[in-house]
Amino acid sequence: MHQQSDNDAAPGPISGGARPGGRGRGRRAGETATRADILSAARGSFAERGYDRATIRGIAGRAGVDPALVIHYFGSKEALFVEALELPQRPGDVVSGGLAAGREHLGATIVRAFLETWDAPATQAQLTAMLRSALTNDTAMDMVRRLLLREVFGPVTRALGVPDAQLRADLVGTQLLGLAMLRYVARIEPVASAPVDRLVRALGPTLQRYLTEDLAAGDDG
Amino acid sequence: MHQQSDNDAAPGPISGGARPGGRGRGRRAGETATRADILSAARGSFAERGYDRATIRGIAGRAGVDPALVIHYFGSKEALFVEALELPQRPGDVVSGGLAAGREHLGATIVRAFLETWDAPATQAQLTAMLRSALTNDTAMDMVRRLLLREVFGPVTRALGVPDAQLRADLVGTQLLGLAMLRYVARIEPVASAPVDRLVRALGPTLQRYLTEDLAAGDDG
DNA sequence: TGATGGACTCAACAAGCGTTGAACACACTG
DNA sequence: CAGTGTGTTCAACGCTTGTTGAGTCCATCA
Repeated sequence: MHQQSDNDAAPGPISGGARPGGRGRGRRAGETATRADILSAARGSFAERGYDRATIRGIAGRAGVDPALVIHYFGSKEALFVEALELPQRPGDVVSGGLAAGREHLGATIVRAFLETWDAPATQAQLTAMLRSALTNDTAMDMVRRLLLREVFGPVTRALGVPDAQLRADLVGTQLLGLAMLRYVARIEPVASAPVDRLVRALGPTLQRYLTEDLAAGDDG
Repeated sequence: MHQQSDNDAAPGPISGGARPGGRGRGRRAGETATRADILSAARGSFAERGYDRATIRGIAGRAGVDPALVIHYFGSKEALFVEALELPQRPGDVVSGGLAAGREHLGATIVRAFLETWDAPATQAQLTAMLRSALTNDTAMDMVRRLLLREVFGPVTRALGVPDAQLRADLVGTQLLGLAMLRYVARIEPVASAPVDRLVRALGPTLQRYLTEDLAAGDDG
């Protein structure tokens, strides 16, 4: 259940990284699975219920642990939330990869990368938690903003030479965000279960147009 | 501030519509503005903070009233939420009107109607409240689902003769939902301040394609 | 063995929540 | 005038929340 050994990332309990008293004499900082269990339980709770409705007690119960231990390890609910939602994905991959693959398939490549990233269960839990919490929690909203900026807006505006790159990036953001909401959070059919290929064919040209084609040529109503 | 006289809709305090004891002898059911003030304050609070973070005490304070009075009028927080978010708009207008305007301008017409509905401040508060609460509150999520069904999915699937009408409706839903999230809730620039005409030209062709063109013809990545 | 200190639990705190029931204020009827 | 019912407030209840501090358990090391 615990993803991998986090020997350099996890500072152990609240006291922090470098042990102050030399190599202490007591019990070794036992490589317990508990901390990772709590993180996993937190991701599940935040994804299912959002930040406000997820409780420390609920997370602790899910991990089979006392609520106080959660605070002991992470300091506060907010800090737990931040740590639980740290993304394993390197930034810029989705869109940057798409840009490198050639401009004529840019839209389709972005949609495919986006969907394949989200369809992985571990990532899906983190991003669902982020989205579900974003609308009532400022920290989560900032996370989404930064994620969009890093993953979509930044690479797009950097790569495109056009002057209205920011609006184009925003348009891509609306389409991808709406897709994520319906498919992963609200789980509305048939888009929730549609195969990736079908969505790539449906949404790819949309993003392609937002990024590379003329946006002023639409017909008016 | 109070929109209009609600002589037939407002049943007065909690006892309900028809007075049991004939035309009662006591104080007349004074046409107080308070009830409408509370509703307005509730819409504001729900829109800004979402269902969970909005409190009865906060709404009462905003309306200059005791918290108990809120419960006295509406019975519970949940019931207040439901009543505060009842939409004044007749159902089916947005998409049905677009369908009636001719199929070749369908996409642009829908986007325009959608934006003009939301840009009205009163409606915007209600829909923002609904969206902001939808991800953590089941009632709000049902509202959004029913609204999408009534306003988008239903008319579209009824009007289009194509077999994959449901997926097409979903795709329209993703684009409009994402647009609403970025423009009205997250308020990300430049899409938050873009003029309606510009968005109509940018998004109209997308919806047009989702509704009437061939979706299998997209290029693959 | 005995000391150490980290893993972990227990019981409780203070704050905030939705909600309640009794009460006061007042406009109206008879 | 007395009586009545509505508008409104007050003070409190019961509950849940995040968080705290003291304390227990036990693997490790001198």
